[in-house]
Amino acid sequence: MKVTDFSSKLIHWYHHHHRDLPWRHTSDPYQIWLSEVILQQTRVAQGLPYYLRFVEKYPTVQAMAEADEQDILRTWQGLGYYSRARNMHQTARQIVQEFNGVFPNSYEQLLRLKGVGNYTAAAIASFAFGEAVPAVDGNVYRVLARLFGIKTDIASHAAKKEFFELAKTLIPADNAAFFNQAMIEFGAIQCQPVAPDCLLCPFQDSCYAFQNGQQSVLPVKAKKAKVRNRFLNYLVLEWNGKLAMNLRGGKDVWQGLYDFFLIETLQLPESPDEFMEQPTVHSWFLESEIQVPQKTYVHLLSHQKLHVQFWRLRFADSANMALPDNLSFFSFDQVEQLPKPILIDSFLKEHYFSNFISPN
DNA sequence: AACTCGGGGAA
DNA sequence: TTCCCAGAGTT
Repeated sequence: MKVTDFSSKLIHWYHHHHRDLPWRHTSDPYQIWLSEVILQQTRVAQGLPYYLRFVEKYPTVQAMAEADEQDILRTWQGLGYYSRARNMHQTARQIVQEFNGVFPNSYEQLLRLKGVGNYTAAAIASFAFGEAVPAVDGNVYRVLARLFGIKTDIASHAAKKEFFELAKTLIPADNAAFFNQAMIEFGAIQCQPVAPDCLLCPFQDSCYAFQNGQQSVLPVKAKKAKVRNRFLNYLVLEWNGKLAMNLRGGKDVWQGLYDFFLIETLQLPESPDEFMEQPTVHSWFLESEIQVPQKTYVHLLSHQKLHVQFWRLRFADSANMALPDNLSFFSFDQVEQLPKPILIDSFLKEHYFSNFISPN
């Protein structure tokens, strides 16, 4: 099939089948960037409400730049991959301060922004500025691998260049935005990972995977490593109607979010005796009213399986509480406003913020 | 090149 | 359970 036939067939398909999504009604690079960052490794259905919330709270890059990182993270709460939010905020400030609030308008310039990689730079460059650079995401990998029978492991470094170069030969210079949108949309709703809709596919005749029955084999993707088990023991310190919250830093998960005082162990602890090596913890257990864990929460991350228990320690109002670094007391109202991992948020809702539902 | 970083939906 | 989602940054 000729290249021009391919792109015109694809764009024809797009005009008939595409979804109506809010970020497709704007040419504002800020809103397009916002949508692309939210959608990184995130399904449209999951990201959509977040996009609407962000556009409403932060309608311009200036508005986002003026916001506190804590508010950005709180609005992002539940989307995961929180470095996306931190990088996004940092980039908003950079655009206001260094670029006078004007978005970079080329692929090369966009690539310099934190949190903007090859895919996102190409998406913004084509959607907002019409630049003919292919936006190659997971959908596009899949479509190209199947259509052209490419067996390179799409997780490999080599695949990135190979698929990008192939897409470059296909993208029409005068219709780049539609081409990119169409490739992504085609992968998302027609050439799906499982059970692609081949019987109604316009590329049936020329698709390598369909002709050879390889839809379930392509694209080739190396298996990911096994997840690591971790055992987290949280001490929930309650005092004077407040909770001690810990601001997470370092290189671990949930950077910039709040949890509780944490003791990580190599296995699920038999008894709290294992925590008593720390003098502070020892004294806490002596001085408080303790509610032992009722259950073990299992929380799955992409590379970790967390086994989590919560120990609730209630102290007398008159107790003299000295907290370690990064730990401070917050009222329940304040706690509700803090950005927190979903795990922590769920625990809080279950034990502290559970609303009484009236029978009426 | 391999690892790390969340949470959720679908089969 | 397993897969993977409009990927990017770090080592």
